[in-house]
Amino acid sequence: MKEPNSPDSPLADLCRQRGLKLTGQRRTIAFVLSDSDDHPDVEELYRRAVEVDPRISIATVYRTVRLFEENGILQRRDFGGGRARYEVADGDHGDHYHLIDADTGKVIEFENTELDSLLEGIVRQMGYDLVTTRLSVVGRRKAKPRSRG
Amino acid sequence: MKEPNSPDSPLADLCRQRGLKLTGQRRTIAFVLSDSDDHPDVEELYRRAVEVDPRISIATVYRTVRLFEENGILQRRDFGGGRARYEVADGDHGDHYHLIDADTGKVIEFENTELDSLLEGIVRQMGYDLVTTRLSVVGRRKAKPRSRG
DNA sequence: GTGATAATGAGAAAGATTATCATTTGCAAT
DNA sequence: ATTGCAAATGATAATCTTTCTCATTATCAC
Repeated sequence: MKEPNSPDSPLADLCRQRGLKLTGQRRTIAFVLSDSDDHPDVEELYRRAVEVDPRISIATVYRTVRLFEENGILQRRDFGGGRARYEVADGDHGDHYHLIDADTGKVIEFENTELDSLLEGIVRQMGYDLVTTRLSVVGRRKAKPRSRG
Repeated sequence: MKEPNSPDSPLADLCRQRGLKLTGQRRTIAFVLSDSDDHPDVEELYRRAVEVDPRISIATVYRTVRLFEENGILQRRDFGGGRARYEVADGDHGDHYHLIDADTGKVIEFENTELDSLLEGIVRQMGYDLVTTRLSVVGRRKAKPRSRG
């Protein structure tokens, strides 16, 4: 038996708050997501979830990830490579953005309030309210400018 | 017979400049692309190409679009919906960006030099040279604020 | 605990893209 | 203009990601 207010993961709580049925599988996936600070694709999420509960199905991971996205719990990202990747949605604080290393494919997160408000302003001026920003800049590491040699 | 310097489409010329073999199919696809100012997916490109040359294969469209992207002639975009969409790559002038209407899915292009330089600066400060920017903001049309009706 | 309802698992199916391979074509040299 | 060869093409199979189906199982309100 578990105590009625067992401390679930932050995402599991969010799941409940949104009125979603909190099944064992969703609890597992929510836990895995709360535990991740990278941008896993569904395959990778499935791998991590199976370590917690081996009888979970990949179909359920797909379903749950979609459900969470529809409920604003997750955000889907596209970094190329053909599969969708997911990360926990930002809360109240501003969006964050991604810099992708052109050579290694590594994803580096960054925030910038000036960028936040510039985008907000641009969109407003076009007659829209900003809903989401999807920004990833691809960059190539600069060679350190040695004194020519 | 055609004169030696027959005026191909701008993209066909670009194709030649990059040292790519200029086949009939590539000429057709280049023409169709030069003629488009929207963001067609491969299926749509295929439809348009067939109107010019009915014996073109969709496999060739996929191949050509990939080839052009690898050679900086096209840019692949992801606006959601599961298929890649393409547009002619920007030349020297700054990048352009996309505003997506949350309700209709309509894609609206815009440019903003302040945004250009801000991004350039952010990326430089992180130790990278900017290669590409992928920015799409999703927005919802503002209800015109009538005097409370 | 019970029951209605929704979620799950396993695999089939769908949709988009890439690979295969025999045939055709572009293009450089003749 | 013709020839030869490497590369491109067409048609379709194969692959990859994601969604759907449906019988079984679990959740949550009572």
